[in-house]
Amino acid sequence: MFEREQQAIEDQIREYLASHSIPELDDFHWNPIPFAGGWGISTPCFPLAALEARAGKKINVPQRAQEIASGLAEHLGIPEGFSGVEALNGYLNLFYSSAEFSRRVVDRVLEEGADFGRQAPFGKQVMVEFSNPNTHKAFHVGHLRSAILGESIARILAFAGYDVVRANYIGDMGLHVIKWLWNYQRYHLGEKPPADTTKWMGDLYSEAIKRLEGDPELEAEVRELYSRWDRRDPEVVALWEETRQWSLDHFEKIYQILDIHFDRWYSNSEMEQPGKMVVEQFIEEGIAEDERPTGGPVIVRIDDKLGLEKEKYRVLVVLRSDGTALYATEDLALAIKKFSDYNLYSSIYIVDVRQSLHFEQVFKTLEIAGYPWATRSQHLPYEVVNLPGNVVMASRDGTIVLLEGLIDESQERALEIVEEKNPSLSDEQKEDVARAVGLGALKYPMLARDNTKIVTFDWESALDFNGQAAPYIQYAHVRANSILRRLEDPLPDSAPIEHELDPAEIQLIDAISRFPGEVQRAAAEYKTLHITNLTFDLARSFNDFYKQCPVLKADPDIRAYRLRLVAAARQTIANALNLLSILAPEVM
RNA sequence: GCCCUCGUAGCUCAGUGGAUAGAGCAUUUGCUUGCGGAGCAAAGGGCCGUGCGUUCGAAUCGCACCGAGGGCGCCA
Repeated sequence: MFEREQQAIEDQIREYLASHSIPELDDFHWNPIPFAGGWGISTPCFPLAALEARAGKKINVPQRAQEIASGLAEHLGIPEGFSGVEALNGYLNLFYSSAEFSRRVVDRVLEEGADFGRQAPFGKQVMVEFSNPNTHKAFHVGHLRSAILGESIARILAFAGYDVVRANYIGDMGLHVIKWLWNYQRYHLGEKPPADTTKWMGDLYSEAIKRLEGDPELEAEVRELYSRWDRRDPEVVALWEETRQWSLDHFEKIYQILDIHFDRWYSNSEMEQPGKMVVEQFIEEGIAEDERPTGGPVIVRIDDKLGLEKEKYRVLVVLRSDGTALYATEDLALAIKKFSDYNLYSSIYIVDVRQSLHFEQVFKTLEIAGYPWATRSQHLPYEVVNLPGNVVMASRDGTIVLLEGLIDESQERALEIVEEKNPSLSDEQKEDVARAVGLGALKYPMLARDNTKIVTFDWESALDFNGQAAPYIQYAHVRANSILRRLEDPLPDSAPIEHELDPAEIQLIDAISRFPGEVQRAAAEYKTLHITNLTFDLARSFNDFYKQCPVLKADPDIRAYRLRLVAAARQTIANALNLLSILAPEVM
């Protein structure tokens, strides 16, 4: 947040280096001062000394680094906005003038409000494809990760200034759907979905799998059904449309509960025909090889096309030998469609890590075919959600935790706790709090670990609202709110800070000041983790401050400043939680 | 066989090549006078998988090995 000061210091350092003919460095690699109570920035002088050593001077690097640091400290004096400078262990440390810096941070937060941390739009459109549920299957906890991760990344990118298009690609056709339809038509025809649609649809799917296991005659029926679909047999299409809608209605309900939104819906059924046309075109252009005359599928030998000796991208099957479409067929068409529908700077696919090779193959094939934007399509892989004992959640095996049941359970549990902690709330308030807390507790663990880490779901920790979890952060927000609620007058105006800041105050301001930078970083790396980490830091700093520093009963000047600080903290926590699509309740 | 991840405290995980590797949970122990104790504070607990290298400096980068998981021609 203090780029201007940093820039001024860098200019002065360069000036000093030049006048002492010390070789110059491109990047000063500023870090926060790692000592408790030391609020400021620090840069190591080792790289400068190492450069000299490499140029042939016979020197001891750490010793020379300390010399340079001392020289710099002397040259800089105490720059504008800083309270002190020191050369220590080869580092140059610059301490912020706390009173001035903290006032600036608080003023800026209160001025910008809900926009604190937001970057101005810069005209780059990016599509984020996420969730991608399959119809005719259950919606379980595993699906929550893509949904919530995608929602949060979309919010972060938008906040960081991108023009975001949120896309959902529905898996509404494929072998799994045909198998489901076959089972329904043969054994359940006429049945309507019960109240818990998703469980019933999932059950019918695993039932289909069980019936088909090792029975070639039944498999033949499924293939027959698939070719009827391929001919668009009206009876099959009608059945598909009706049953598909059952799933879609249910998805809509879940997205509404989770506060997840989409701008554009695609489905793989609508990509079948365009996909087949793309494949035809690739065959004509010699990119794909048609092995159907000899009973094989249509393939793209990617490694061969690239002239690679070692196998890397291998072979992509783009059309089945019977001419029906695969996911790859449809993904080729979809990638093309996205860039023709929109003027995209990039196209991001938030899909689990098991499909990494698939996406590399699809994008590489499009690159070979000469689409200039192919390198701007990007797969963002995330690891799966497993059950304890590393048990994979699979619809076909029925080893799943249904999302709806989990949501109900977490809200019931949250409600019990609200009843206990805050019985004076109205029933309606309690319900609202339970919803905010229950959902937050479910979402947080999906966002707070790195994308490459497997999430292990277990009921106990999902319903544990203590410690490093959303309710802790929500509680900090509630406490801030409870102070400000008691304030009858408007918030005091900004004024110079006369009192010596408490370490707890400085820590809190530091956390607030880091928010805009962390938004940038999260957007650049597609990592919600940076936001959850900072948000937790904020909440912890606030709770510590709350304990250490009285606000309402403090001396008037201090009170005025602290009130503003509390308001700034509340605002930043709310902004951060919003990026995580976690609600910031007023009471709880 | 080839490719991709991961390996940090008892457990779950953070950790931009930089100073003394940090949280939460669990364990033990303190905090009633202050705005909400869903909180705060303290203690114990670490060959950062192993080895070699690069570097002034490695949990972080490179190579090899060990261990776990995932992927690899008509599933999605």
